[in-house]
Amino acid sequence: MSQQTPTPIYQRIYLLVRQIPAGYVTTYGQLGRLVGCSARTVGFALAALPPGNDTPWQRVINSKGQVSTRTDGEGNILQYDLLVAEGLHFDAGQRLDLQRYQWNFLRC
DNA sequence: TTGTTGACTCTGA
DNA sequence: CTCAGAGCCAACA
Repeated sequence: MSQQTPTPIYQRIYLLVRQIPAGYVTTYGQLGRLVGCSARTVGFALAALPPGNDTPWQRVINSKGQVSTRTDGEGNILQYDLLVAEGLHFDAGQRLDLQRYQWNFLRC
């Protein structure tokens, strides 16, 4: 029988991102390990997210606690604004405190 | 089928 | 602390 993907890796990532509550964030590497893939795959998955979806992609940042620069352009500025609107606090250099805002999926 | 690209992460200096 | 290079996996042509 043909090999069919049990669950599209992208779909897996989207489901995890949706489990992130407002006011918290996560990193690409964290999601990548949870889905069993590398961080790049996560970033690529979010990049492939269609507009108008209900996935809080803005809550996904890099391990540096900073918003990643997107090839689209001002996307990073929008993400910064959305996070601030959710009550997150950025320090100098537009960096977030991952030790304080990083969401733990195991915590549930 | 292979090769290139991409919103990353890690290690070393 | 910052900067640079290498590794990584999945999707697209």
